[in-house]
Amino acid sequence: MEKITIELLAQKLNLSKSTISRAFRDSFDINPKTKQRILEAAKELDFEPNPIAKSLREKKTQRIGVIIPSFTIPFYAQAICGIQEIASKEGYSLLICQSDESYEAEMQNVKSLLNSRVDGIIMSLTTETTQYKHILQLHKKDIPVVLFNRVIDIPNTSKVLVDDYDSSYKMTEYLISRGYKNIIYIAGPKNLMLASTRLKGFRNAMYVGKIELSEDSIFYGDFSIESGFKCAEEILRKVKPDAIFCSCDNVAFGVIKYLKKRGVSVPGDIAVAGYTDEPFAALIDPALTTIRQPIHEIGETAAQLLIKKLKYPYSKPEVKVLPTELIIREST
Amino acid sequence: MEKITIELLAQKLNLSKSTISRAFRDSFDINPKTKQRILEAAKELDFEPNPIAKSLREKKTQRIGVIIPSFTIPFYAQAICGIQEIASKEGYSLLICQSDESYEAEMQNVKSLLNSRVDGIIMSLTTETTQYKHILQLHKKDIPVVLFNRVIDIPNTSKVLVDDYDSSYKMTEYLISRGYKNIIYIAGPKNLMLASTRLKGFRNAMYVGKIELSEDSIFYGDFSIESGFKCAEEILRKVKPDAIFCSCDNVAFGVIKYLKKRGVSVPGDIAVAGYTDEPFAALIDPALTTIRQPIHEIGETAAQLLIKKLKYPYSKPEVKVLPTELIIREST
DNA sequence: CTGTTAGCGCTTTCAG
DNA sequence: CTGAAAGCGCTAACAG
Repeated sequence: MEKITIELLAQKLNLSKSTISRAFRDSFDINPKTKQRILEAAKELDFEPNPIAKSLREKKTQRIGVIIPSFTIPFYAQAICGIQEIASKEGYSLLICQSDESYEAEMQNVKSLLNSRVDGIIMSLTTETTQYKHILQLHKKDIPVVLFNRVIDIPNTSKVLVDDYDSSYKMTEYLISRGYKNIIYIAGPKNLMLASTRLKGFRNAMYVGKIELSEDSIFYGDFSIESGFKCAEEILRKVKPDAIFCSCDNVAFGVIKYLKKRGVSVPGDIAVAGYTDEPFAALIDPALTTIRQPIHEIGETAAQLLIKKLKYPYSKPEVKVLPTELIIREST
Repeated sequence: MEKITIELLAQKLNLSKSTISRAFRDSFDINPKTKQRILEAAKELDFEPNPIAKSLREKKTQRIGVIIPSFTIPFYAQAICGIQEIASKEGYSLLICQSDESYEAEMQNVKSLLNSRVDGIIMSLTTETTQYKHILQLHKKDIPVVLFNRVIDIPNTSKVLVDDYDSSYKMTEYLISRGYKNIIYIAGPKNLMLASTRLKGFRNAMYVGKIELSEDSIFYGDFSIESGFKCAEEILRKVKPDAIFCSCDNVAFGVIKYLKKRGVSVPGDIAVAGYTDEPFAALIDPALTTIRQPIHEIGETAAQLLIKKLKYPYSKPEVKVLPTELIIREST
């Protein structure tokens, strides 16, 4: 099969390459009739300009790199859907990498995306990430970056967050209103902004609710089911709570799993609340009380922010905070 | 920052472009010392050859397209991990599309991957797909294709499957051995090979187990939780089973959800079995008896098959069948 | 409005 | 073993 190019099309239509090229861009510098003639011929021959050649010439790839901790965390699967939707609408394709919760891998990913010449990067950090040389390096190379969800405080960088303080506060307030007094909080990794913000929301709600809070009531985990399982074990060994507020659904799943194993009734003996509203939160028994984040929208927003920056390189970095919703189910 | 290219490096080292180029390929047509000198200088200057230019020249992109029904199906998230692992080890990057169970979108995806000049495509079909013009079109353009999991019978195409007949047979046999007599089967979409193969396994096991099987005992769903929910509703209206074997975990989740809602005890009144072993199968209450598929390995195998075909274009298409495992939990 | 020309950064003959 | 030159398919001045 003869490979068809702009040059060939030009010959067939007795025009020059440049004119053909113009027809395929938003150039108004072309006779509408000629343009139409070209577009029709192209459709007939099933021709589309070679994006590789275009990339080489323009030094733009129309490709966005995405770095997430893992595909298999449903939150990220959904977020990617949101990113994808906006990206493909705007003519960008996605190059997705997993950091697998390793800072090392995260840096490696940045490098490989850079080598793949992506136009910009959207990322959610690992639980290990505390430094941000790799992000600054991107700034220096003029590759726009948008951080979402798992974010650390890097100056001059766009971010998409949810209102973690508020939602954590709301949940705590709700738990208190249900009469729970001995509330344990399982916090996330200390390096992440979301973890400290959520913890702050919890603390303040306890303070306002006039419930004394000992530091022994705060445990730390990461975002895994196993971590929840282990925390629950530790909690039962040390204290006798009537409620456990986990700063992540997965952790809540792990906690419930352990409590069930030990024959502790949820919410009869101990209430459990989560954060994220993963798809399975509603399915599990008892259905999990949690905070719903607009996951899809988070992805969309991140993509929008990045593309905006790509189109207008001099626009200022933005921080978007999206609202959350308290979802009350059976576990509390 | 000065953009560094092969040309620049050549100047600095007082060599020609071609020599530099040679150093970065497997060319043995170069003095080892020169090569080393070049590689060192490159590392120092943080230079890597521009893959876009390389693609343009070689008409290869080192990119693999992947089309899956949805990111948010955990099965596919895991499969992609497997694909990714092999791909990146072999120097390929991934372009992932979702068909969202729409044949229309699937064809659109093929088109857009083609336009992105991927070297090959790995795909799992939608529940709607019955035709395969789009795949033949890929054959014609010499773009290798590997189908996995959801496959239809397309000649001359590599496929990665699990032993659906056998696993379905095993599960049915197991249910019979547990004393269940009135077993309902919820089959998958009729267009897919896996659905008919699984159904066949069920049928034969029932036959061998000497349990009479009426056509009213077979229901049809797709792969969604909702579909399971609806099927369960219909089943309870029509028949009084003691076990329901769902050809997909999601459907089983939906079934259990409905049964719980109606106060039917699982497995007390009705046993439920699934197929896939999604991560949540173990977490749900009661934990689901199911068939474990080597998901990660399925992805790896698909990628290996494709890359092999990419390296040796004249190699024959292959069909790989991977083994499964019966996982017995509480739901039966 | 259209054509000409000169590259983008790399690989690949073909000579030496 | 190394270099010179042509060209992959496209865009972007510049001239008309």
